[in-house]
Amino acid sequence: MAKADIRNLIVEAATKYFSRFGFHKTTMDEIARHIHKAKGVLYYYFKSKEELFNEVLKQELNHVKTELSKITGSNEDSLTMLKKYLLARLKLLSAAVNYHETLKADFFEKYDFVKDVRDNFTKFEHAQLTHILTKGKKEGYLGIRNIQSNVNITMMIFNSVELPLFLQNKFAEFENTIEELATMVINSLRIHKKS
Amino acid sequence: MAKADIRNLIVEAATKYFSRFGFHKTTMDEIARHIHKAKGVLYYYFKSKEELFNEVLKQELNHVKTELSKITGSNEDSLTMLKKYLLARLKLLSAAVNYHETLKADFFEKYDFVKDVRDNFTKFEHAQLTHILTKGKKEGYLGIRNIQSNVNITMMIFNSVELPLFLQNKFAEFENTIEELATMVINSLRIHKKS
DNA sequence: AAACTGACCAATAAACTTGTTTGGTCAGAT
DNA sequence: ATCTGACCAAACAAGTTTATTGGTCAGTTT
Repeated sequence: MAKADIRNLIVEAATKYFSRFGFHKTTMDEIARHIHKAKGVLYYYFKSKEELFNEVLKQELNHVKTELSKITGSNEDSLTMLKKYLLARLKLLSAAVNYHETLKADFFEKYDFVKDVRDNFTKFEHAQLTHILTKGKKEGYLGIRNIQSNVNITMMIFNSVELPLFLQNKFAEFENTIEELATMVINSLRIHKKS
Repeated sequence: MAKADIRNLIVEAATKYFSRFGFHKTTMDEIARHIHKAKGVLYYYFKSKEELFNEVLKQELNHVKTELSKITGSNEDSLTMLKKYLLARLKLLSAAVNYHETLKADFFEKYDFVKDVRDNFTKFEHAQLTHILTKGKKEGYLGIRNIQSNVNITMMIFNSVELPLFLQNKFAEFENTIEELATMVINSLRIHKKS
């Protein structure tokens, strides 16, 4: 079996356990047992438990990035694209349970070691939104003066909404409102009449 | 000394301690000592520690309500009123430390006993925003189809933003963005051109 | 040499024990 | 009617012991 295969097997098993039990309640031994290997082998492929979790988180977010890139890479008009992006984003992230754990942990503990992966995702999103808004300005749908400013505020809103949505489990409560939220964000960026 | 006076004295002292140390780290005995009475007398005026905290929280939110009512009761135009309301709301709530504690507690513990006071505030806000948006529609500034729906989404956004703002202490980080957030909310409600 | 094992250790966490604090009560004082 | 302070059960904090787990490594297998 090739080296990369074993590595993938480990990440696959780790994903299962981290997703179900979280970082702290998952032990390296049970991940190893799941692939019928001794614990030590995990340390042959990964420097530490944290590095392994990092890899799991990275793949989880890579999946989100891939899906979102399909939307921003399509040839929809900017308004449709923005709406699809925002709705897809929430749906994809609501399934990213390890990402949630780091979000939640941010509140009381420190998961410093995942900072890089999360920063990477933030940068990715910033680029995607910048692309959509620039496109919208060019197409004349969006009345934007300062693109960066609008990107930041949009990201702030969506990051804020994540907390009650994913951590307080208010997803069900807010589900009907999500679509309206997306509409509202779009409206706020559209060209509007002078008062 | 009249009965109400002693009660007020208790609430006043309780506010001091709860604000400084929070619910759990404040003892009934220190509140009593602060007003030179025996602990037992607190239970003559209040059924329990929880009820006393409830009273403190209620007064704290009453202050917020009073200030916000001044804004909604003024004769500003709806756009100005909405912006002032949103900015004042954040400023007032950022000073309401006992309210924060219950917000934060919602995350890991249960402060069920403050549910009524918080529900009351939610209802109040709902009424205020309904008033402003109705006014805006009448004045022709706001292009609103379904007022209730827009009220809900506005409240969702502001409730969501409270968490990172007050609990993760990102107030400083976001301070410059708050004004833009308010502007964005207003823009999203304004009449916009058809695409 | 590369991949893997499993006994081993230090460190953390869980379980238990003990001592202290505190919310709440109440019989009686003012 | 208002207030006191001793009292108690329950919750909490501190300290101690036991169990678990992340990580290492000398040695084995492929």
